[in-house]
Order: sequence, then C-alpha cells, then structure tokens
Amino acid sequence: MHVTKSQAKELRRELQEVSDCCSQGLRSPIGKSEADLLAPILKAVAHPARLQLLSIIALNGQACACDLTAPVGLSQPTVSHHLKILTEAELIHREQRGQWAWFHINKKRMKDISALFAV
Amino acid sequence: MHVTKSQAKELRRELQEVSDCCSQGLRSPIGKSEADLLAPILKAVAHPARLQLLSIIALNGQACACDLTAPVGLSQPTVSHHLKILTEAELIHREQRGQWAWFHINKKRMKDISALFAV
DNA sequence: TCGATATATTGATATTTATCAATATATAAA
DNA sequence: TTTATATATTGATAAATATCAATATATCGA
Repeated sequence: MHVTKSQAKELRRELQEVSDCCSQGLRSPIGKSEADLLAPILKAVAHPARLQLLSIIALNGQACACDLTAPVGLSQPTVSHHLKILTEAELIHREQRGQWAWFHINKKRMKDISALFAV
Repeated sequence: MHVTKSQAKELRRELQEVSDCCSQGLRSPIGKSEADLLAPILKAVAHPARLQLLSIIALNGQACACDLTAPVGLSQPTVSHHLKILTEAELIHREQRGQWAWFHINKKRMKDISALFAV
C-alpha cells in the first residue's frame, strides 16, 4: 500500500484540522463542517466492541490482531471489520509483521478527543 | 415528572459507575459491561447535529431549545429528538421555564469522556 | 376559557450499521 | 511449490438510526 507525497501531505493536513477543531473544546462553537469532520471519529469509538479493542491496544500501545478476537467474543471477520473502522478513523494504525497484523494506538487522536470534551 | 428517592439513588449510582469506568482512561482494560455502559454515551455525541447542539449549550452552559433549531438546519421534531438523546445520555439536563425548555450542560459527563481518552 | 406559541410524540420511510458464513488473499513453513 | 495459518473481503440479513409531516401536549397571555 503505497502513499504518495501529496497524499501524505493531505493526510497531515486533515490530522491537523481535526486537532484544530478539538483544541478549544466544545465551548468554542462547532460549525457544520467541523461537526462533519469529528462525528465519524466519535462514531468509531461509540461501539462496545470497538471500545474494548481500543482499550486492549492502548494497554501496551500495540496489539496483535490474533489476540483481539477472543476478548470481544465476536467472529474473526467482524473483529477485522471493527479494526478497519478504528483504523480509518485513525484512532489506530495498522502494521504488517509477517503474517500478523499489529495495531498501534494513535495517542494524538486520543488526546484530540480528550481535549474536545475537556471543561 | 417525579423522581422517587430510590430512582434518584439509582441514578447517582450509575453516574458514579460511569465516572469509575472513565477515570482510569482506556489504558486500564475495559470489560464488556463497562463498554456497554459507555458506548451509548459516546453514541450520543457521535452525530454532527448533536455535536453542534452540545457545543452551543456548552458555550454559555445553557441554552433555550428555541435557539437550537435554526443553527443545525433540521426540523423542530428532529432537533427535539436529538436533544432527548443527549438528555438520556445525561450529557445535558432539561429544565422547563414557562413555555420554554432550557438545557444545561453536564460538566461531569464531559469530564468523564475527556478522562476516558486522556493519555 | 380560548387562542397562540413552544416543545414533544407518533408513524412512516430511507439509510446505515452490525453480524456472520463463505470465500479470497497474503505470508510463512515445509 | 504445496500446505497451513492469519487476516480481509463479499454478500446477505436483521436491527438500529435519522428524518420529516402530522399531530398532540403544555404553558402563557388575553
């Protein structure tokens, strides 16, 4: 999976944009476009299985997919699906290690969400 | 809408339970029951219109429903529906003032969510 | 008590989401 | 190169969600 320079730049720009939305918390007014940017990220964490997965990955900063199916009690394809949603929301990041998929926590995203709800 | 003493006690217990889940952040492992408790609260904020509504209410700590329909560009019943969801998740609290409904931010809940994602 | 206004509820519909079984793909090991 | 294992994708289905029009309810003011 190759990422071009301009795609990487776009990614960084969007990451920054999310941070900018969050940094002031909910007390600075959130417009429609910011809400549309943030809602999918929050939607990603708003599911019991995904919360558990995120928690396990956050525990050591990373976890192997092979250790993530049992704890949530769902089928392998379903867990794979949830991991994809977390990855697309950039809450975690996927790395291939041999035949295993490792997922790393994105602390920045977590901080962003934390800041959004800080009083 | 009357609340009995035992209902109030139950409410306080559940509020405390949510706080307990959140206080350690996601890095202490989240079990299924905790995930089931937290997910509906996160689901409530995971919607663009509800994020905007929460933001407007948070801005001054409170807001009248009469000022909440226009900014999100949805019908009055739909906004009423979203406010109900935020209220049931106890992110806001409803107060009747004459013919107007006022909604107050629940800072504790906000802090809980913030703590959950704190690194 | 009656009309006006603010908000909530109901009922219907379209869309999205969660889930699994079956299958495909990718990597490592023999 | 074949086989085994880990993970992803597809396709189908059931359930949940978002939305609005129509209507109900509640409160104020006359």
